[in-house]
Formats: sequence, structure tokens, C-alpha cells
Amino acid sequence: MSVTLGFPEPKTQRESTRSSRHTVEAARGEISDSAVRFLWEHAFRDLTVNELMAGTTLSRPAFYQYFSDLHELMESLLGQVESVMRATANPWIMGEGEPIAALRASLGGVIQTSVDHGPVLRAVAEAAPLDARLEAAWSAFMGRWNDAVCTRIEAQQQAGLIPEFDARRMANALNALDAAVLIAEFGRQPQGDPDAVLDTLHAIWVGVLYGSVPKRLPVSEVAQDMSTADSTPLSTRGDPTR
Amino acid sequence: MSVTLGFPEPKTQRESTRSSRHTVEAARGEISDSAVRFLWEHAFRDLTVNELMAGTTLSRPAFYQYFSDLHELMESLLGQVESVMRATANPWIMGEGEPIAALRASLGGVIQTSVDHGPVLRAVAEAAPLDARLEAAWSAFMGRWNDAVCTRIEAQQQAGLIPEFDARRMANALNALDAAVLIAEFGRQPQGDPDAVLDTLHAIWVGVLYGSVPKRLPVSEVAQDMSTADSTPLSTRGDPTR
DNA sequence: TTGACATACTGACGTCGTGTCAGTAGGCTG
DNA sequence: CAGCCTACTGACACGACGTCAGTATGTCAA
Repeated sequence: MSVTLGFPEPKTQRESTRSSRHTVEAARGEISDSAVRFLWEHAFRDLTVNELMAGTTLSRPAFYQYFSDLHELMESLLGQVESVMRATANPWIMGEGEPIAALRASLGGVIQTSVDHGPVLRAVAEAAPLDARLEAAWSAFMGRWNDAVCTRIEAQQQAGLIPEFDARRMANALNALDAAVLIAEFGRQPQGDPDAVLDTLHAIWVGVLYGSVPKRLPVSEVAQDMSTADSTPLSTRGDPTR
Repeated sequence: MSVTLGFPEPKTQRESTRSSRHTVEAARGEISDSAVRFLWEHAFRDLTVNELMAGTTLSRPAFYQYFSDLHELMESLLGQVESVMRATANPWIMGEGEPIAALRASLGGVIQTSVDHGPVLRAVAEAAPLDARLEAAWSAFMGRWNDAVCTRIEAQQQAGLIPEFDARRMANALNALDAAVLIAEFGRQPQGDPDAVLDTLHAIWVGVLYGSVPKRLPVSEVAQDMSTADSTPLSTRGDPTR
């Protein structure tokens, strides 16, 4: 009905086994697409199973064959976004190159992911408090970021690059900051300005961790080509003409 | 039934006018108390009008005489917390005394308010995305903080105390950080450690705004007696034995 | 081709929470 | 005590959810 793009039901039936109308894979994909499309245009509070399935070839009860409820669907979407986002944050997390430039590259990557999938992240963040299981998933998601950042901070503290504060708590705070800013800036249309957000977040991280403002550093060395960031869309983007 | 403390229905009927059972004031107060009590023990997602009114002497439909829905109730609670919180943030906001010490005092005040009313703040933050009106109220609440902080930053930028970055965006980011951290730390029981949170937030604000870590400053001058902070409870605290 | 099985799928139902309204009861006024 | 006013409630309709028995559709065996 309103499928806008991409894979027109390959129907490969990889193992030639049972499958009458949809592959489980395909059905979940179609439902996910509908959800993503919806969330680019509306808030999570307006997403009902009715509305969601109206955007697919299936009817409402079919939804419950693939997801136990809307929250589990959101959990699935979160997982997809996370895998994309993690990859883009590697430079600083992995300690590649000069720290302040690597930090800027990582923040840029995370920002790019937010530009591509902001509404999904926003929806997950909004839905999380409504369901214990999704809340745990969101908490775990943030926890993995906290662990990674905390590890990096501690490593650089030992190297004398970062002052001696409570690394765990600082990591939590900085990640919470990122999440709040990114969701506010890119969680709904019209989205904010990625470059301005990058400057702000970079200034904060650098100011806190390295005790200086980034502008004191050679810009030429800090600037990174953001177009190299992975911007593979999670799913079909919402049709703006809808 | 379970009212634990304070004003036992003064029944002053200030103007001796109409009032059969409750003053409007008293009824709204009783309902608010029940909500606050509930939110100290449970998440907003578990708060229903049924549950809420079971904690009062009234029945469910009576709720709708005093509030249009749960979201309006939350908006009312937010207003009460805001007035308390604003007062405690005065030192740095108003530019009283040495900036870094004033900042610590203001952060301390905000933290104290969060300790006293964290669950209410958490509930409002969680409920905001579910209702357009409450979302606007929350947004306005954060906006007033942003305005105040932004003004202060710009003033100190002109005085050469703070580097030249986008003040508005930075204020938004720092306030979003505070909100996220405070709600995470004090929004549910068991609450976090106020002193550790103060250290962390202070380190971030100082690192970002004044380009240094607070420990470089004389501690004796920074330390402030937190017991002077206004800790008047918003309402009856939840009974821990419940 | 046909029968028979497996399963993707759906119409219809029961449940729960919401918001409303007509009607009642409790207190005030003259 | 008559009358009124309004705080208050029982009962209803609505909407969304989650489920289940039953149907439709595709696959395999003979």
C-alpha cells in the first residue's frame, strides 16, 4: 500500500521451508518500517497497534504474532539503532589518535546516527518509562555507553590526561547529557543544526575532560569529514509527502 | 485513612462561603498529597485515577471536578516544585559573590530540591511526552531555566570570565544534563548520594564555563552550608512503612 | 489432481482505564 | 422548614489492548 522503497518481498524462503504469506523476517521488517515511518511524523503517544498495522498489509491481530506489544517493537528498533551508533563512536572509545580530535570524530558519528534515526531514539526514550522491560533495555543501552566511556576516562586518567574525578559518575552524566541533547535536537522535525550541536557537545566534553576549550586547538587538525560517517538508514524513511 | 502528617483539615472556610464537604483548595490538596505519596513508591505508569482516588476520601469521578486529567495534576505538582527550586538557585543565577562558589551553592540548592521532590520531577518528566499540554508545561519549565542560565552566561562572557561559545545552546545542554542526572539520581528510591552528585555537576559546570576543575580552588571558600537550603517539603512525604 | 496437514492470518470477544452525565445527598440561606 | 446550591457518585459509552477459536492459504504426499 504505502511501501516506498527497497526490497520488494524477495521471497527467497532461504530454506524453502514453511511460509505462506510472509517470512517472519519480512513481516517483522514490514511492521518495523511502518513504525519508523509513523514515528518520523508523529509522537510515540499517538502510535497505536491499529494505526501501526494500517501501514502494513496485515491486520491488527497479526501484530501480536511478531511482537508481544508495542514496547517490544521499540526494543527491537533500539537494538538496530544501537548497532549503527556504536560503530560510529569508535575513534575516541577505542583510543585511536589524538584524544581531542578523536572525541570530535566520535561525537560527530553519534550525531550523524541521531540525524538518521532521531525519531526512533526519541520514541524509545519516551516509551521506556511506560514498560519495565523496555526501561531495562534502555537502561542497559545507556549502561553500555557508560561502561565504554568510563573505561576510556579511567585509562586517560592513568595517563595523566584527565583530572582525577569519579569516572563512572562523570561518564553517566556526559552520556545522559548527550542523550538529552540529541533527542531534543534530532528527535523530531524540523531537526537542529548538527554542526552547532557538535560544537556545543565537543566544548562540553573537552572542557570537562581536558580542561580546555576546543577552539584553542588547530581547527584543521580537529575537522573531520563527516560524510564518511556511516549513515545507512535503519529502515525506510518516512515519506515527506504523506 | 493513610494521611500521615500535617494539616488535619483546618476547615477554616476562609470566607464562610459555600462548601459542603471540601474546600476546592482542600480537595486539590488531598488529591495532590495522594499522588505525591503514590509517586514516592511507584512509577507514573502505575498511577491510575482509581488508584489515586483510593488514597483520598473521595471517589473516582470527583477527581474530574478538580483536574481535567492526570496530566493536569502533574502540571500542578510541577508548578509547586518549580517555585521551591527557583528560590534555591538564586546565588549563581543572580550573580551573587564569587562565581564558582555561587555556582556550587546554586547546584546544591537544586540538588536539595531534587532530594525532596525527586519522584515528582521524575513523574512529570516521564508523563510529559504523553500529553501535549504537559509537554508544553515541561518545556516552558526548562525554558525558564535556560533563559536564566543563558543570561548569566552571556553576562559573564562580556566580563571575560567565560569563553565565547553559543550561550543559549550551552545553557540548554547544561540544564538538560542537570535534569537527566537529578532525575536519575533522586527520582526513585533508593536515592543517590547528594554530595557526590554535587561534585560531579560542579566539576562539569566549572570545567565547561570557567575552563578549570573546581579542585584547583580553595575548598574552604567553595564549601557552603547546605543545611541553609530551603528543604520545605512540597507535600506529605510517602510513609516508608507502607 | 487431490486430499490432508501446517501455519499465517483474522473477526470477534472480554477486559481495563478513561471521561461524562444525570441524578442524589449534604449543607447553607432566608 | 422550604428551597436551593453544589459537591459528589453510580452507571454508562468509548477506545485500546490482548486473546482465541476459526478460516484461509500454501506445502507436501500419494
